[in-house]
Amino acid sequence: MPAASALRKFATSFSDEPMGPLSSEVQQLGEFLHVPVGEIAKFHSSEKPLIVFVASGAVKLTAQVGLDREQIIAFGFREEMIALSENSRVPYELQALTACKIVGCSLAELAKTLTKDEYCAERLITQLLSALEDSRERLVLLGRMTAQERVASFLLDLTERIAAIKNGIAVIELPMSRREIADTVGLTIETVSRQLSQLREHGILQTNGRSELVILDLDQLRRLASRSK
Amino acid sequence: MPAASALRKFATSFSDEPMGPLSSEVQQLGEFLHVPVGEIAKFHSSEKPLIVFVASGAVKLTAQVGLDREQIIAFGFREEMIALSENSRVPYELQALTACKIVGCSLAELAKTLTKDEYCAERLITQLLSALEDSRERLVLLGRMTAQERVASFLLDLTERIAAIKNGIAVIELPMSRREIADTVGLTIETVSRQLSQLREHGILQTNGRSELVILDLDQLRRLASRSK
DNA sequence: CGCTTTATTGAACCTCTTCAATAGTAGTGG
DNA sequence: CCACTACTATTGAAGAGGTTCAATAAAGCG
Repeated sequence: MPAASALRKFATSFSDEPMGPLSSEVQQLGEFLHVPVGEIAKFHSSEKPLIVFVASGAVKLTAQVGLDREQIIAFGFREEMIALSENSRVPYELQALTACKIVGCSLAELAKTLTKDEYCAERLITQLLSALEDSRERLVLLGRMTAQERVASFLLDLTERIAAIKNGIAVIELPMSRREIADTVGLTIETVSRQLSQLREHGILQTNGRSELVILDLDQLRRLASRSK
Repeated sequence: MPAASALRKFATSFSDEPMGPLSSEVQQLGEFLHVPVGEIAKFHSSEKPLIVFVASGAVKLTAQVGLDREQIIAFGFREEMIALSENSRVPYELQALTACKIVGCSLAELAKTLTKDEYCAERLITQLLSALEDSRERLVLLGRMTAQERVASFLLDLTERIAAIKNGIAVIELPMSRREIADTVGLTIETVSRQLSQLREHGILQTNGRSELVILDLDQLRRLASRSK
């Protein structure tokens, strides 16, 4: 059964195991899309996708609230999965931060194989739980953290997910604007900017241009992220 | 297969279908607990539960952050399910707001039957998605709403979930304190109190004692909940 | 190289918090 | 059943953190 083995491969990436370049098999499992920068991902299948695998590039999942305000729900970076949830009052959008390749897989597609493959079933659940966990951690951030803690936490998260380690120090190539950072941590771009400046002044990080961040003092950053008062 | 049919019954409550009094079958499926007011639910099974069904009473799921600050992640009321997520940095607690009966079911227990019962599989996923959706909607609330919008949204949510309709108007018997409301919507108890007073002054609701709320103008409340500026 | 967009910085303002005092509620024992 | 007590909620005034508005600086792009 080729489909099942493809799903298994697909499922491998549900959790922490690394996955190589996207195989043609995996591409066939769900709907494959190539999304240019700034574009909103539109899947054409009858059923909306439940899980999206980001093969390359970066995407943001946003909730449109009111006319001008948007809240970023989650980011999906290279080789990460992002869970959608379509039965909602708020309209969601999946938008490309950089040109990216993504695969969307619907609940129906997944459920079919779910009953046949216990491994896949657990992986899918693991993935949903991980999305749930992410979201709940962000509740704490948005509900109970100061601006400094928010920005520090955000940077730590990015460090773990997309930082390149050069000569022992973490370098982050930001795929998002200040506005998008602000919309993620529930602040204004001005406050985000001020917090970054402060971190720069304290020698915790360096900036090159608007998108390169060099984290100089990771320990200090961790300290700021959790309890500063 | 009695276990599978019990799970099916259990699973029925995953979504929107109503479920009668807790059958003995369902009790056997997971670990059954009777938790007194204020106590923290402690399951004794080797595997931590993934899904908890609240047969009666009300519980809160909290994340402990720092020494004094707590963030309420979710409430579980009578006949609702609440999804846990244990693989986390933050310590979570499930605490009884009122004396309650709950059933905890672990991933392993669920996964076993998952492969055998497609219906159950979809239900479980639906439940996890619903928890995810809840959490994401609260991200918007905490990230982008004013105090007034937060309190109004909170009350609307409660109205849909636990309000008793008496003579055409909604009456809410609050199972939580002002502190718990504050910890849910990311405000202080003082601000929550002030917002309630304001709603009272505007004739939108009435209060009797500290726990009874009578919603007089639901439309107005809805208006305040989404876009007030 | 100039133009547009995005980011940074400054100052005034506002919302929510903090601190403090009062009022109300519920629980206990006489 | 009422008084006493402890806790919870409400209200007020001052303060702080973050927002808003405005101006400047820096990046990126044609």
